Amino acid sequence: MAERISDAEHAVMEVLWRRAPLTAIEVSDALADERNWSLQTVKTLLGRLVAKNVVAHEADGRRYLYRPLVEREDYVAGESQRLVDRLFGGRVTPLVAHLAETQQLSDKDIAEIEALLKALKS
Amino acid sequence: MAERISDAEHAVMEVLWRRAPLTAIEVSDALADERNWSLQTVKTLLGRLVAKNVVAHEADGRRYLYRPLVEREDYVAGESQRLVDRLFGGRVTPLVAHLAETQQLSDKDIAEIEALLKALKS
DNA sequence: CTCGACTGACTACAGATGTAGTCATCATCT
DNA sequence: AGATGATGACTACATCTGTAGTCAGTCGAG
Repeated sequence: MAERISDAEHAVMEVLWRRAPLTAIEVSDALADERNWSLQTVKTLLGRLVAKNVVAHEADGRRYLYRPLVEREDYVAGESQRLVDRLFGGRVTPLVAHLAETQQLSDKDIAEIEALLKALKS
Repeated sequence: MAERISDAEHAVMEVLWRRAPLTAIEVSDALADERNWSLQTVKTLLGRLVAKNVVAHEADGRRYLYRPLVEREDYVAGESQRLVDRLFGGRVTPLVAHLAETQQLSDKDIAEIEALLKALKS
């Protein structure tokens, strides 16, 4: 049932995750710098997200307030999983290895991750 | 210039990355279990990949041999970067943190990553 | 009450994507 | 030489995506 969220839709979701509920206008304003969309475009995207059941819209007088129905956490988890599955055979270690090699990790980054791992090793 | 590769196209690329050059038929056969595509479908996807300049086709008698023009490494790097940018503000550390928490990393996994990081810390 | 502003609903449309059929051509078997 | 099979080229078509215009209803100002 977890409908796929397109790129443009994702931008809208990010706004709602940051602050919700919002009206269509508010969402549009929040996107003003990033994307150069007309209000109509934002409304269409909101409509599609509602149709996909990932955003709820409740009437507030004569306009709607939109709020996300899925947690950002869940979305991020899903997308990350997709990547890991598609490109790394479902294994996280190769991904981390890849990132470690490709990206310039500062010593601070490395220390941070090491600390994190240590914490996991209960 | 790096045209975007769709999901279905990616499946074809994986085959070519594993072994190349291949004919359309061979690619189709290699995909037989995973996806249930007709030969025509595979040919269309190959055609699109050629159009996108990520696959080369050279004549071999009266059929074509297809070979990838982009390295898997580069594709993986690009896609990973996209994810990191879209979901983690371009920072790798939060992604690793997320993965570490979400996935069940075995002690062996953790040890592996730790070793990797240690190697990086010149 | 009437008119305009605000807002959602509906419609549009080009390009991408997933999936596949049909046509033309060349090689080969008989 | 004609029939048959293999193979790429071209065409098709529904759906999804990105982007946006137009219509219609309602609330507030005059």
